[in-house]
Amino acid sequence: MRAKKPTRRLGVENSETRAQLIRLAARLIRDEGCAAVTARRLAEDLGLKRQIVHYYFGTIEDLIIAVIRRSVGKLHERVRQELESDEPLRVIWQLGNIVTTALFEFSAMAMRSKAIKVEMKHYMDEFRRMQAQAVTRHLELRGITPTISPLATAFVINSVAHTLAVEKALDVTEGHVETEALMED
Amino acid sequence: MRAKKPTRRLGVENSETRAQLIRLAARLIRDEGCAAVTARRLAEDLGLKRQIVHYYFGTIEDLIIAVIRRSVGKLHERVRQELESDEPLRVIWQLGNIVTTALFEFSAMAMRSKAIKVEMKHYMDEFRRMQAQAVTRHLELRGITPTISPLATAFVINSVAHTLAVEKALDVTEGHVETEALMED
DNA sequence: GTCTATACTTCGATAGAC
DNA sequence: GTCTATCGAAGTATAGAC
Repeated sequence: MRAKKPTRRLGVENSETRAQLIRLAARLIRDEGCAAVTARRLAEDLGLKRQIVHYYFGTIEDLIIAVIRRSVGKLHERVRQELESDEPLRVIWQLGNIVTTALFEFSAMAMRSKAIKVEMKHYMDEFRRMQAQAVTRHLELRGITPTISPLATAFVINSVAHTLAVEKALDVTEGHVETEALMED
Repeated sequence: MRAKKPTRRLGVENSETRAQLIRLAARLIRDEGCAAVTARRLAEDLGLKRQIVHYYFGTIEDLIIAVIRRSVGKLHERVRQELESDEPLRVIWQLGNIVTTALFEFSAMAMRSKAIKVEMKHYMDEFRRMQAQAVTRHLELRGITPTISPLATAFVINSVAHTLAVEKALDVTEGHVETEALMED
């Protein structure tokens, strides 16, 4: 996509305005969905003109990818720290509830953009491996020999937490009480 | 939304063109995502002008809701039949893999539209109850006394099946083999 | 039932001035 | 670094002719 004419000017990576655009875009994706992320909306919320977005990012897709890198990078660091707690299983369970909205939107965008799909795949694979590691640690802490794959355990816990959160956002609650009770094993 | 001026003409419900528009929209949502559903695209694929869409539906949102009603209605009927098989658990497991893409897109739209959210909630609640019924029947067929809530069981199976399918669409496969093996219990 | 014509909005993007 | 100016494309929607 980005290999046509290098005549175009682009802002530097460590600009403050650039960072503000990324932060604002992340917030918009979380609160209003990816459709809210337009050059106009972003720039005017910062008191600037919409062309500034193309100065820093070239295309909107480039901006989205920058948002994903930042969001996932922050999450990654946070998970890494929290998994050192005494209850790593509970940590991955609660995490599934927190970042759901943004993750859902990222996934929706990845469905239709090859570049975003590649970006997301990389992080999701790694995230799952970290979760599996947490499961292993949980069992070791309690002296239990694992009977089922830690990867599968991580998958199921994360999947259920994620689905619960998405459905709550859609006001769907049928079976939630029962499922939440079940997961407290 | 729809209570301003009743001066506008609208096509009849049993029109063939109207049915074609709904079918085409359903296919577009499944194959290319909700962003592909525009009046222009729909009409021109049928060899008509884009204004025809507004003659039959007024707004695009009305069209989407018609698509949801039709899709879910068909699914509902299918599930009702298949759950009478000898392996109802396997049926709901496989079902999660099939309708995922459309369901994902509907959910994304529901996140940003009150009317669509209401429509989806209704069907998802009912769908879950049907699944729970399948779980109950599965256990009865085998003379097992349920130790965990059928609703929760249905939720977990459906959630994992759905997540697996979404991730496959995103080329994410970490832990899938392990999870699929686990679910074959 | 479908068309033409039209209005209005918003989008992404580029070139060049200051 | 941010602006003005401008482009072309696409979107939803309405009114009225045939």
